[in-house]
Amino acid sequence: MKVSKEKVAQNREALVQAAARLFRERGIDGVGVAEISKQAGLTHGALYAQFPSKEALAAEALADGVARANGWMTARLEGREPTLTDHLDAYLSSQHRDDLGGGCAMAASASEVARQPRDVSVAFTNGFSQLVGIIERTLAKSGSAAERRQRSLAITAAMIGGVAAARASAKASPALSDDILVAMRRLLDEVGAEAKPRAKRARVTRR
Amino acid sequence: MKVSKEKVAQNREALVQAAARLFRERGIDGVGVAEISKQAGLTHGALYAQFPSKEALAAEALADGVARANGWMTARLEGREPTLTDHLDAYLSSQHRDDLGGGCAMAASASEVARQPRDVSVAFTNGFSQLVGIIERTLAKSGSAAERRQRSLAITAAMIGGVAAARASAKASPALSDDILVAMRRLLDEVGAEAKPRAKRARVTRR
DNA sequence: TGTACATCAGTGAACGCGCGTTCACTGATGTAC
DNA sequence: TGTACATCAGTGAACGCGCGTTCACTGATGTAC
Repeated sequence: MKVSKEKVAQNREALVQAAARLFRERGIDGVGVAEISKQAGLTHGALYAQFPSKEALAAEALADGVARANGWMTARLEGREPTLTDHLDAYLSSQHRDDLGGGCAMAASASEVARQPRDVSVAFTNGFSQLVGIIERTLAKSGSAAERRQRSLAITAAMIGGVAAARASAKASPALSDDILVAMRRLLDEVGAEAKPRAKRARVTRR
Repeated sequence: MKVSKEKVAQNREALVQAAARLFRERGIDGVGVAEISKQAGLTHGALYAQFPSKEALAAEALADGVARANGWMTARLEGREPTLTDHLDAYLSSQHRDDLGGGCAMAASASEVARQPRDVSVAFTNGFSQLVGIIERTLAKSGSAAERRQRSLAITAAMIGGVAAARASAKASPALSDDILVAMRRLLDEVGAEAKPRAKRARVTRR
């Protein structure tokens, strides 16, 4: 039966949300359209009324998942200006590592995206650039803009790599997994502090 | 028919090699046992004479792929002692990024391994620890052993993240992808130089 | 060394299953008059 | 405002297909005598 415009929008949103979470948890190839539709309270036919293919849904789900994670990074500390350390503590936390379904879509899917079609890569790239901007805003305004961007690019990719490596080693060695998170937090903290003009780099004592 | 011991070992090796390459190129869920067997010059039944399941083959293929990549990192410069810069230039190169099938299995599969069973995670962890050791050997002997290990852990995860992020963005924005590699190479180079005792950190001019 | 035979890697047909996608149909919505 | 009807999101059966795995069988290898 036909359905109100409002309901249509709700259903589409439910499909995207369900897909985003399931793709993060089990990978794009690891979940079927039947399960996504079911979790959104619909049948698979409804999915094809909204999206031309599973791949199109994947692109939209990744875009949504990435925007949501980035929004959380910035909204979390409303009021005060977030520092790089704030972002590192949140992103490179064991909570984030252990929350595959609820966490950043880039960390959950980085190596998979390389094998997906262009539009999925576009969604990744947009989210990545956005996170680079968030990191860049926390760096002191020393050096040229190009240097700051370059540094932010590397820090962002390192954050993603830190979470991905911590997750990949978690089942085999929880201790190594924790160590990776701690080591990456400390390294990037130093790197960020370094960007500050002439400030004597403090010995980082964070656990 | 029965087959000589030598031939059995050859066939097993061919299966592992074919699986390792295909898994890197298309993901574990993206390739079937039929194609792996065919590429090894066998039928899928032969695969099950050697391995109890596709998953067991995946674990062995990852272990092999990781060991091979690490071997290449060290063997490449036989004779002289490799520096951190040598490793960074090789690992964070556009050639490595563009050679999904032939490159490092950890960069190709990092985010996928998180969803695989324990034995796959074990293979990742072994390879990761090995690469950490390779990196650690290039760092100056300043600071405590624990500090050097921590730094190597972070550098290794960052290298993997750099290649994974560069690959994920390559289809959408080749320029961004290149920038990520350059930025990560420069950042980690600085980080490595820093570890040297009291040496004034040189401005890094590598392209 | 020569012969008889047990072993077992490899073959290829077959298994049930879930995949992504299509399609005839339904019926409440939203529009035209 | 009330009525007639076109629209189209959603349903659920059906499609062909390739998946991972099993199994009866083959026949050269390697062993026991």
